[in-house]
Amino acid sequence: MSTIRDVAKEAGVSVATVSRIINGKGKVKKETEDIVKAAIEKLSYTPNKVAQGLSNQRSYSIGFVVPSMSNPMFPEIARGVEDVAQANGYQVFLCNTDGKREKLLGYLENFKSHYIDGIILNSHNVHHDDLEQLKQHNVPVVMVDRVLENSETTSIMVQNRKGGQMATQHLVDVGCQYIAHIGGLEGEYNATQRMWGYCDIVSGKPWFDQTWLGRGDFSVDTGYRVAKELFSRHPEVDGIFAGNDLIAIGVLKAAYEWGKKVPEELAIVGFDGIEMSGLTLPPLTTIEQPIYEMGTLAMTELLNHIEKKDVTVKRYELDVKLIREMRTKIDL
Amino acid sequence: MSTIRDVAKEAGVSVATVSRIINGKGKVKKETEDIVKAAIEKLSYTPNKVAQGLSNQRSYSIGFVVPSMSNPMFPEIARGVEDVAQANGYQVFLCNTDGKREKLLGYLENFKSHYIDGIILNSHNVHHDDLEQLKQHNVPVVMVDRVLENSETTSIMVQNRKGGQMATQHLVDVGCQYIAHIGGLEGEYNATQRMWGYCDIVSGKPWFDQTWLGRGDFSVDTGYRVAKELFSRHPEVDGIFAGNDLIAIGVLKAAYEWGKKVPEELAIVGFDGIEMSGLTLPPLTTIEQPIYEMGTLAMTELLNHIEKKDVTVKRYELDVKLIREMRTKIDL
DNA sequence: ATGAAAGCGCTAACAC
DNA sequence: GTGTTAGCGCTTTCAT
Repeated sequence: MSTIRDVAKEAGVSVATVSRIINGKGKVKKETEDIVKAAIEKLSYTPNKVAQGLSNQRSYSIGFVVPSMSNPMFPEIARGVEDVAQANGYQVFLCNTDGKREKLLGYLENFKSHYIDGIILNSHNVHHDDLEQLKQHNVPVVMVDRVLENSETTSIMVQNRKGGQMATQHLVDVGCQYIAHIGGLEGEYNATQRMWGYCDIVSGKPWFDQTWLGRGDFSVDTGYRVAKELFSRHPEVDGIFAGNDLIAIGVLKAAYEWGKKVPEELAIVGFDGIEMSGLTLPPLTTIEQPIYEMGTLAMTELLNHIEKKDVTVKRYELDVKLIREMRTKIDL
Repeated sequence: MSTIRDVAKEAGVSVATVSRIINGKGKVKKETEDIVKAAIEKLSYTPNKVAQGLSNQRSYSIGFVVPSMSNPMFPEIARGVEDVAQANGYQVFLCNTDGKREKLLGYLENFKSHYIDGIILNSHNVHHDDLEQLKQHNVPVVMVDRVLENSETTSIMVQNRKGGQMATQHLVDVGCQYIAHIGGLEGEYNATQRMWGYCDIVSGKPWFDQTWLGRGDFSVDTGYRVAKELFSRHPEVDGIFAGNDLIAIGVLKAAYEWGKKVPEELAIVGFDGIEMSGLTLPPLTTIEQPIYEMGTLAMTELLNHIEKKDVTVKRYELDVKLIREMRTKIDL
């Protein structure tokens, strides 16, 4: 690896001049610029990022923290983040916390000692204190698919409540009489909003009470387990709004084993629109979120903060869309 | 952020002493060590990784290059890599090439200027020249789930050919008469080995010829598309060995639409054992690879090379296992 | 317009 | 045992 000094020597100028040319800062005579560029070419020189980082107190890299990789949502968001990052000369550290707060803390610590320029967060283990600390260290943060209420942090969300309503209303529209919901964990904003959306539609119904509400984490296993409980508690159930697609897949599996025909005897609506939800038999009706775009938007916003182009705190609520109707009223 | 100098001042010693203590090198009196540790504690000091990197010409981070994130194999391998990395104080740069050589080259370039300590590669875009260059730069490389033939690089593979044989033999065992194979791309070692495994079993059969062989990339779409072609070309097909689970899922979908009952009329065997393959209806029979372990092993080997504990080039061929038989001979 | 030199935070040879 | 100091490769004031 050749260094800036080698280039300077080769071109017969000082390192300062070379540095100016690399960074396009300061004035340099066109003539010397050409000479230097030729030298750079000749030595196939690339600036050392680590040294640049030390000098600039920044790294041109950002951290993207996700709670898991087994939900395909995250790889897809990550693609969005990376595409924008790469186009702007940034590297992405993809960090998987496996849902453990200690891992999150480890990453956060690591970020500091790496001059990380910014962080995109999606972890329910984040506390207000963490964000406060990050703010103190001047590290911009954007949350994606997750918010911490009352925190001054830009967040990229979708219309979870409206999505929940749409899903549930769709079940009503296709003729379901008894509609249950299997949602995510108690404290999670997304999960709760979606549940409220469900409640908005069914709370007036005479049959409705708490026993139509199931909860668990956003996993296939939850869907499978809770659906079975539900089938034995309420054999009359004929529609389920699942809090996400993984749950919906679990429900589908449970229905199959229970001998309930989908969608004829049991209609299911998921949430997310992950690729896998279209590959089941039958393909799942679901509320599609703009997953990839959430990633690109998050990174774009983060860049705005890092480069101080726009440091206002925003809360996005992106549109969602019902896709792949399994069944229409006509089928009945 | 406090620096090593701050700690030195606080403890009334020199920076060298602090450095020694941080790195556990050289001799220090137990007494001064305690004082320094107290100072470190008090200032909540963490060594600056960037500065360490510049000084040591290394970064304690490694790159893991994957061709895609939509095959759940990779997130799972990545988990294995990360767990071992983290346990040993290394950071992992997860890099997705999206199957594009230019992206791969970009990452490789980036690695150099980041003092990356080692690289785990899985990209069919890697050429011999790339490995040669890396070797010249003294960057250890381990390939996972992929090899470059005649290259002196440690690689972690599974028994692809044997797996192919097992899959195909299983189809024979459960009574299939006409067994097709839908495999991966021409140049891919894995795909080819699995295909040969298939050929090992069927090449003697009177009905067998090239028309029972389909190819495409390792995706659901390939499985779906090629299976349909196959159904119209050979309506008598009653067993398909898919080159990987994604293809198998595509086949399943095609079979469903074509009205072929699985597994009664068409038996399917996949390859990989990704979680998704167990969630289909019916769950797919498949050749399970130790995915997570491939990750841990790759990282362990890479560490051996980085830390020069063991620099011999090895070629692992891990065992595979047939799981989730859909159907047994008895069913017939 | 260009160069000299200090400094980013840390490590390691060398001196005591 | 411990301290001094010269780098690691780059950026950036401050001169010129």
